[in-house]
Amino acid sequence: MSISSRFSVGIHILALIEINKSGISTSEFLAGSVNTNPAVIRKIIGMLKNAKLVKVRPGIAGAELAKELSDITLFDVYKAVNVVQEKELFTVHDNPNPECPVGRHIQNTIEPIFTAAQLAMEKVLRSLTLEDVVKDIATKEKIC
Amino acid sequence: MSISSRFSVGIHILALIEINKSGISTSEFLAGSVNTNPAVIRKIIGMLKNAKLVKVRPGIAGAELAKELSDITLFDVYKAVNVVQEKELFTVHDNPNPECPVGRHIQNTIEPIFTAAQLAMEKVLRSLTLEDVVKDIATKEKIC
DNA sequence: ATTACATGTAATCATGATAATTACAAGTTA
DNA sequence: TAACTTGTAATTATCATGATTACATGTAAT
Repeated sequence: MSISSRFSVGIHILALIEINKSGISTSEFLAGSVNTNPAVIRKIIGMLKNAKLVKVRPGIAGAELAKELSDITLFDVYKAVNVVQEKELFTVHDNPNPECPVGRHIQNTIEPIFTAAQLAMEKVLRSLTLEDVVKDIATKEKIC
Repeated sequence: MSISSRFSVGIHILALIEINKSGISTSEFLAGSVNTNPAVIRKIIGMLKNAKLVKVRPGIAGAELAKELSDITLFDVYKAVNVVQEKELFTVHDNPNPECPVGRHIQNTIEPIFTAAQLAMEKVLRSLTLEDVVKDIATKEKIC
């Protein structure tokens, strides 16, 4: 299993909107960079819009960031594109046998552990912003 | 997306083998506690065996732990049941456009971030052993 | 107002993973 | 030999993903 690429595509989209801020970032333009279908981009942009990370309007070409780059964490993007639900990174099997000591308690024992692991992962995402991403891209671009 | 329940089932199996150590833990017995099909249990036990966490032999009823409880971390189980590959918790979209500054660098920029997030999650799993799980179950059992 | 073009969104499709189930070969013990 | 177990493959239903097509809706320029 793997977390949907909607997350990496969401980051790509936002970074490109920023880098292309002097131009107009249509879904077709963004799709050309991501290398996918414009409808896929519009779907993801719709999610970013619901999360108030981006401004887009029907009929008007182009998407813009709704916040400062440094105010958008990767966790914000992650939540926006809905790739992992709260406490559901891991699946705990359901209906274990309540007649058995292990079956009776396994869910309650495991759940906080899985939640802690998920939160540790998400903490890393909270610690980074799109500004970090864009700066890194800019650095790599200079070197090349 | 969610990580396969093979992981929680694997933990369940190992904990139950320990708690039932005076008895014989056949795949049918374990399946009764997990509440699934014995063939599912045998599949997972096969993975735990490959990882040398468990001893089982064809034709001979029952599985036994191959290590001390405190020597089996949840990370060991997680790797054994193969639920997430190294560096592949997240998916990075492929074939971004190399003609675009963002498309050109996004993969190299994102990859270490995703890896760091995954490692943070896995660090939590490394910090806990089956002994912790079994002790927690025992405590809960006393309270009830 | 008509034309051209953009976004929003639903429907369809192929693909791949999961988990349950069935079936049976092969090993073990009484 | 009979009864039982593990090992494993094949089949199935279900679900998420991502690509694609289609079209309604919205905007702007002429």
